[in-house]
Amino acid sequence: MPRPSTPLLSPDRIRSVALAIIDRDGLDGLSMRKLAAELGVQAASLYGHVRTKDQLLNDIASSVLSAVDVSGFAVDWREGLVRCARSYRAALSSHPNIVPFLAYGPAGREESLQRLDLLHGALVDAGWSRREATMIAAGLMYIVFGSALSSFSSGFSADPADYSDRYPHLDRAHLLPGVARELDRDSFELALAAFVRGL
Amino acid sequence: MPRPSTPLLSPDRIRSVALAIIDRDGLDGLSMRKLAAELGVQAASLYGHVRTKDQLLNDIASSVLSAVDVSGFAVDWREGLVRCARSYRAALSSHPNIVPFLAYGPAGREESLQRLDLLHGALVDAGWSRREATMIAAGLMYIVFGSALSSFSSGFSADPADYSDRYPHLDRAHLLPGVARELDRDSFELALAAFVRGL
DNA sequence: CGACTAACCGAACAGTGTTAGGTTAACTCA
DNA sequence: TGAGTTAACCTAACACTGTTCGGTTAGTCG
Repeated sequence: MPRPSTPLLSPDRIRSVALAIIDRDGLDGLSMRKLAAELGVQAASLYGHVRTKDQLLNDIASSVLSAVDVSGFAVDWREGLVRCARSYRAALSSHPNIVPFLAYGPAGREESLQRLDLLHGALVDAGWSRREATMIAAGLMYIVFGSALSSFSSGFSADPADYSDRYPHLDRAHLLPGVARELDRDSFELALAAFVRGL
Repeated sequence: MPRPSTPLLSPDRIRSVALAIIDRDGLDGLSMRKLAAELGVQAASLYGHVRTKDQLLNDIASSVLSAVDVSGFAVDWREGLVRCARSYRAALSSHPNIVPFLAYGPAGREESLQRLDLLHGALVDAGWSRREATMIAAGLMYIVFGSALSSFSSGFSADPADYSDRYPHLDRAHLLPGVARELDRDSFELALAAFVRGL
């Protein structure tokens, strides 16, 4: 069909449907043709609104990460670190399937750098050296990204019953879906608390 | 050509050439046709020795991770954690291009689980509860995997000069390749030390 | 009313992982 | 030694992928 009376596509709509597909079918489950089909359109039409698939994924990633909260540094640098890490993790774990994409880097996304810059500045203001500030910020990111992708709930997708025989120390109870998610959160909190306390 | 006098292919040779390609051209740079070509063979021939590309990548990942050292727990659980984390990171950063693949999970690789089980057992023997042991092990993995993929050296691949104007706090010097790698290591050591100390 | 542009489509290109079926050398065993 | 089987490779194809080119038409502006 030719040009429709009201446009079917917009960058926002494309991004949101694409994110929904990623959430539902995983990162590999997103193809331009499938995305187009779900928008009621042919694949080629997308390229009038989106430069490339990679760019689309970058935009989606940026929008997901825009929920990160760096306001806590007004209170205290420890509070700032904790709050930033928590909101970062929350953002990632609400769309876990896009995390593998972030792993590809470059992490040089505009907004990520702005946040990093802000975090860095706050640490320097609190008395850390520039170098220390960089390392602390990096360490925080390690815990956030690490927890987002090497999580138990996504890691042990197979049947828990298979495990307990071969790995005596791994308690079967740890691998039940509900428990695993809670364990993920608690592990993150423990790592975060230990890290901040150990500084 | 038909069956050659001496076989051209073996799982070991395939894995090693595939890993070399990944190291050289990145994870996306590995295709079955390219791998076959580099082995002097057609793509279809690989499937006599390898079940699927994903399986091949899993095998490669396992072999990379087989260098992880869990012997330190004989000394002391803190020493065990540190040594395990260091060797884990060393293994990953000697083949950084395969790390994004690990991000896809499931982390349920045989040898990973064996190591995790061993680590878990050692922590329990040292007096931690099963639950705590699981969370500590998870936290350690967070730092290891986080440092392997959200690293500075791979993250800021673009021209450092672009950054310093827009992000006043991010020191340009941090982004020079040599400095970045050292900074990665130091950040990892700081995070690891802070985490273990904070437990 | 005419020109122009914006928005979509059909078809194609080069590339991907993977499979089916064919060919022939090497091995096994009488 | 000779027949039969198997192992190791091949060619060709399938169903995908991201992306581009050239068309077709509805809406908009002068």
